[in-house]
Amino acid sequence: MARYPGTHTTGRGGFMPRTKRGNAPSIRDVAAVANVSVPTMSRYLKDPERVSEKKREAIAAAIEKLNYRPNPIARALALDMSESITVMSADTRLYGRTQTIFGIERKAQEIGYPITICVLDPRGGERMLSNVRSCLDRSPAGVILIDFDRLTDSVVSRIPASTPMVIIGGPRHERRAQIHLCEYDSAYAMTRRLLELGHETVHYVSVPADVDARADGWRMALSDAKVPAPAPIATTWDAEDAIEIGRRLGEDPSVTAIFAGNDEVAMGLMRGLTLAGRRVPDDVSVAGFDDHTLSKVWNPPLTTVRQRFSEAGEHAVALLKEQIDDVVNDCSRGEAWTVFDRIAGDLVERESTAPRRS
Amino acid sequence: MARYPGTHTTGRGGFMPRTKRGNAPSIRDVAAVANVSVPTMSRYLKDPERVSEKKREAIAAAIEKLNYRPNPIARALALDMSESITVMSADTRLYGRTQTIFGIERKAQEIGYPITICVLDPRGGERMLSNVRSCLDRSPAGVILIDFDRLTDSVVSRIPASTPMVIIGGPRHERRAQIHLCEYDSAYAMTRRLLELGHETVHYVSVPADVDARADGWRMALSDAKVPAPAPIATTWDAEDAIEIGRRLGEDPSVTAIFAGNDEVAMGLMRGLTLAGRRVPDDVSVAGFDDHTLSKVWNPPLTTVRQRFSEAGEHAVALLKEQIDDVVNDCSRGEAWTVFDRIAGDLVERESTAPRRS
DNA sequence: CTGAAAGCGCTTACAG
DNA sequence: CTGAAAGCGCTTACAG
Repeated sequence: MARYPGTHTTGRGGFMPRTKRGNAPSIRDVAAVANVSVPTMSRYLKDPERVSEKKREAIAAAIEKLNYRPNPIARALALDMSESITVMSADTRLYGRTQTIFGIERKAQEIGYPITICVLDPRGGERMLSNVRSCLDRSPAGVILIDFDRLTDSVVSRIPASTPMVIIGGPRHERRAQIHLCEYDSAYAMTRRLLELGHETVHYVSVPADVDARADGWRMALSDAKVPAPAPIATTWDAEDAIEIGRRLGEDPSVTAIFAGNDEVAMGLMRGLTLAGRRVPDDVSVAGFDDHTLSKVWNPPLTTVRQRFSEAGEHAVALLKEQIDDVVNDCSRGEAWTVFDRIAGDLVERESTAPRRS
Repeated sequence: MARYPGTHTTGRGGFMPRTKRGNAPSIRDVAAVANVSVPTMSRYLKDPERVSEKKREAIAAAIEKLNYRPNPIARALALDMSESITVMSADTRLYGRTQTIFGIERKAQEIGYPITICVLDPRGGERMLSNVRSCLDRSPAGVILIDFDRLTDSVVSRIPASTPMVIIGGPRHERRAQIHLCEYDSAYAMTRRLLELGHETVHYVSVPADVDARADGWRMALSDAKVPAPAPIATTWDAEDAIEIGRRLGEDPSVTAIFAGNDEVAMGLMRGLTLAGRRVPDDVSVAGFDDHTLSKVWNPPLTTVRQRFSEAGEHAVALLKEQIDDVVNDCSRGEAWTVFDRIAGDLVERESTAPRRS
């Protein structure tokens, strides 16, 4: 039933195609119809200019007639590089990642590269690396690493320097292309703003991360203002867990300003504060981070720092494409790929923060 | 610099590898070390039992020694089927889709299939189909279609019946594997529940969808209760747009119960209601749909119907895998793939709904 | 500008 | 059980 030697020359009629390509025309079929050789076809596909006008027309007609579409898999095998981008990320449900991936998808579609998702096993270690390896085995044209929780080091070192790659977020890597979200700066600014509103200090509730630039910005702003920093409170990615934290914080009348590691946590905190009988922002100000889609809809609307995730995703693809074109053209490999582009967030003050009640 | 004929037999030393595979060992290299033929290697890879014990050991040792990993691209070319799953979906940022994709990712990883995302162009038509085509050109082992806004028909008809596929959501398709989310039933139940709470009618705010099973369930529940149905109000996927709708609804003292097409819209409505000076649930009850991660954190926590998106995603992969195994084993192609599995949602009553104030 | 040849790394009848 | 051969659909030197 399946294909066997000779099958295609004798007309691959047979049964139903086993897969989508099935009996789609091959480059050889088109070459025959256009009366040119296969290599000429190949040249035409890569750059029509390399073929004489006459053949060009014949080929175009044949392609049209047979509705030919080159087989990307065969191409990938010959080139040892498939025309696709793989995105490596941990849990894709988290807001920032979803948005970033969306931006990547949009731009990738624009340049005609499909994207494949390589989920980094949250348990890390060997399991995560085996994921990475198996994605690399597919020879993607390039990889985009979303590194919002800094599991990067072990992954980055697995990716050959010759492989186009861009990292979004994470600690700085030498000789790699990277997009920096300036979280430290934003956190610093938000904290300072809260201080300006008259709050004596601001409490920080942190989201899981090995290295937390947001916490660092907060701490530094406090330190610069000569305000002692309360111990940061750690929570999970699950907003529900922040409710209890909010409630406890609400029981302490001295806390009047809380800065959360992300908007979802901020929302959980606000719920907890409400349960503790405290009003936002009258009794306590709450600020988040990210500008989640629902932040402006929250009750009250949440003050936060807007992160340009999807823009970062789009930019990552653009950067990656440059590198890919470089390797395709065999030029400047690896050398000039050191990039560190900033995509800064900005403060958006809504109604969840207010001057300290005197 | 690049590969040229003979390169691999003469030792492909040369420069840096151009891509990740670069100078990875091929099946031929391993065969040489193990002192067996390439076909024997191939047989071993597919099913070690088909090879004599002696060779089996030699091969295992050689694989280990060279750290050999088969090239999935070459395999895909030979088999005209790549070991990967492509997921087709419109805007992946929307809650249900993100969750579903997460489930797919988790299960796909378990069975060792990478997933590639094919974003369906929201503008539909030819643009969308060209996306589909180019994904199909990659010969995925199977496809999962997330059809939460019913753009399905034109896509489904493009996918050969011989291609393993499972559809999640959407209107029923003959002779296809499909997972049904029972939204009609859930919407019916929610509406009836609201009526039981004493509300004279329930208003419906609908999310964009060509065919809206949720609206149908709502309408039928009203009709069965002999309650006239108010005109449904259409909104967008953007929760912010629901604020204004909530405000307007809030100005009408006769509305005491609102059912939203999804949780995010419900949240927007609640915000609008608040702005209109109405309290939830004291003045008006609001129910959503989906059980968004933030629903239980909302102020007040949102009554909704919990949808098992990630479970649906996982089940889809399981169903797909069965089909894939069928085609790999050349059996029962296409015939027995008619499946219609239900994954029902369930009502979760939280604090945003209450008996009508007498 | 163009074609014949060889190669990419696998798989699958076929004939021992 | 196993190897030699041919094939999957492309690409790229090489030599006109």
